[in-house]
Amino acid sequence: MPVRTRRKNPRRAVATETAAHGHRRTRMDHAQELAEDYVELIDDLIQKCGEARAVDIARHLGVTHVTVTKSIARLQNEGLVTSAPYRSIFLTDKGRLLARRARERHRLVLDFLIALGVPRNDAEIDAEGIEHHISPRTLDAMKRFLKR
Amino acid sequence: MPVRTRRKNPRRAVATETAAHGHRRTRMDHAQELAEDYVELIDDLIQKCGEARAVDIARHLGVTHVTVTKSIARLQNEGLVTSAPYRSIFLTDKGRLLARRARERHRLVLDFLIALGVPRNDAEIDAEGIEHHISPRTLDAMKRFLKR
DNA sequence: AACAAATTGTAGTATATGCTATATTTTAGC
DNA sequence: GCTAAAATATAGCATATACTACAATTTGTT
Ligand SMILES: [Mn+2]
Ligand SMILES: [Mn+2]
Ligand SMILES: [Mn+2]
Ligand SMILES: [Mn+2]
Repeated sequence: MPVRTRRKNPRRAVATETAAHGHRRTRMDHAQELAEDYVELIDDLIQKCGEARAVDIARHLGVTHVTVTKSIARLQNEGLVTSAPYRSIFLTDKGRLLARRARERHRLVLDFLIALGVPRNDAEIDAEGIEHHISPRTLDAMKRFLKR
Repeated sequence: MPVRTRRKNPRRAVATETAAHGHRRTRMDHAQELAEDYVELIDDLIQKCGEARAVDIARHLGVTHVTVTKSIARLQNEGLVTSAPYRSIFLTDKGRLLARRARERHRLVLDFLIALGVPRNDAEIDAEGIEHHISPRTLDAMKRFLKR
């Protein structure tokens, strides 16, 4: 067990505001990323299957249908999707827009990782998490790398 | 409003298990990332200030000290830190190990983004989120890029 | 049309992370 | 040593995301 010394000299606040920035941004990214994954997947399902059903979303995300139902309710409140009881899920214009932007960024991140030399399987898994923390500046840098 | 058609032909389950993989991994990463950020910061504070106090952690992360207290309780349950009432926070051996690994990875991701041409400010913010979704394979690829 | 299977809804629960407001304790300055 | 400020603790609350268990509805097949 470590010795517990009492503090003696209150050090002046080390530059914290800048550090807090990054963490705040990450927390905001996380609040947004479920929405991005959902609308991207819903858009995919509609194109591939003709419609997006809760059960398919659940299987794709690896969660139960109950979790999907609750999340969809949140997305509906935010104006990203529409849904009616016992019916499949649709994207609003706003949702479709977010889906397209999310997919583009996702694809670019994936292509970038592969171009960097990451094995496809690992690249796919990592991209699923990384994609939500990419600022426009970093996206630009990845684009430049792909064009090199 | 979109037309709500009833489903006609239940499509066979599109390959879902592989897709679910990435999402499951991302959720696991998120469960781990608060721990990583905390122990890394605590290690920093101990080195720079001699000790890690809840109020400093709070300022660095941009949350209230109450949030820090609760999170520290969780980390203590997981054996990463020790704490006593009205005393500063210490890392266990396990916590120190995680902190060192997290910092190394964090630094590498940051260096990589900068080398890629991302402005330092954006790189610092993005790295804070990205670092937690980097598999060993991707880390290797980044190392190779830095050595190129 | 009736039945079984699939799908969706609902109730109740759990955990993690965040907050404000207030009480307590420690620290620092006099 | 007192006292005020700083730090920490505690109570109460809110939200997001996840689950199991069970009820209701829809769909596909006989
Ligand atoms: Mn994703
Ligand atoms: Mn870090
Ligand atoms: Mn981080
Ligand atoms: Mn993340």
